[in-house]
Amino acid sequence: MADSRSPVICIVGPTASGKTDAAQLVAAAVGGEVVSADSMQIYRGMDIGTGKLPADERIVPHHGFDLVDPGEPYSAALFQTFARSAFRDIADRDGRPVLCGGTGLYVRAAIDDYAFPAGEQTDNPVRAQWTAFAEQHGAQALWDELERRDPASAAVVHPNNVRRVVRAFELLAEGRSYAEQKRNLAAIGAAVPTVQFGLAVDPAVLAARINARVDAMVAAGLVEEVRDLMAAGFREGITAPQAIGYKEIVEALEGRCTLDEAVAAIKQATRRYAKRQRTWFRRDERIRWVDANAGDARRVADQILSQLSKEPTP
RNA sequence: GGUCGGGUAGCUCAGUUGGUAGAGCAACGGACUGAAAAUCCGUGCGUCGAGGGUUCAAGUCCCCCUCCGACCA
Repeated sequence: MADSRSPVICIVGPTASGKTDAAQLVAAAVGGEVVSADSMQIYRGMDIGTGKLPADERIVPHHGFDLVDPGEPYSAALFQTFARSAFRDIADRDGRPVLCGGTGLYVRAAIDDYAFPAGEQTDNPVRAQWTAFAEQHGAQALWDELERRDPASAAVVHPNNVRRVVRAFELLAEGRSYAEQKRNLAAIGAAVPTVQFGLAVDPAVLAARINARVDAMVAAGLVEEVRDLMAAGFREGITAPQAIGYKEIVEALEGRCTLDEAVAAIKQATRRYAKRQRTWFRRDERIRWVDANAGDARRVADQILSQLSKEPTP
């Protein structure tokens, strides 16, 4: 059985690469439990569109699903706390954590030494203030203001990237500097011992798989799921309504496009998302890439397991 | 058969009074520490439907052919 010092097995990759199935097969084989690192699967009620593994298909315990309601704010820092304690709990049970996710930031927050100093995180008045400023005076004016107060940070953020300029203001309000944080980024190492695997799928193959998956989601009742969420005030949320597969269906349900157009938009947005994920994970040299083109979860899991068996166990 | 529109980047289209073409979207590449399925940055030689003509010079004018659409027969 795995002892508590065994490294966390980490499985990453773009959407539709087959992480979910492979991860639980690996977990089952090593006596482990899956921890999902996915910024949208944390929301209750968002099941079909986020590709959440249905409860009756789970063969090992899963964590990281349904942590909050769609209206509630969340953050990478909260996920870090959650993931670290999940790792600990699983190890205490003599299990082995299998972190599985496509949200790069959440994965890194979970396993790397990202420091999120204590303080207000989600319901941030500073964020609200500067976001309003940007809306009123424009992105350039916001950036100019940052340049006046923290030129070093302004220098490393593009004026159009309002989101990040605002973040620099937030840090400034806490007496920290975005520039300095960015400078130290490269030096950040692991906080949790891990073995990382990435599922590699050729873009063309992945695109076909994405298309099929989106059609399957619609067939499985995605539209009804969105309708239910809307009735429950889903649109009041900050992050949840931005989820791919949800925002497009909302457009259709509110009559701004047809369902067919919405479905096409979902496929396209998913493809673009997969590309961003590829870019994110590609540069992490710790990741060992596994060929997942065949779409055979068993085989992917076996490849991972065989590599794991070569790992020196402490 | 006739008249009028239109055939320009993968798609939708701009292209002033002729000076060898440019936007949006897509695609591709990249960034990313508290919203990250978010946010942002970078990359545009394409037989300007085919052929001929006028001109120093034609996507842009003329002729002819062809394809698509609308209307008239």
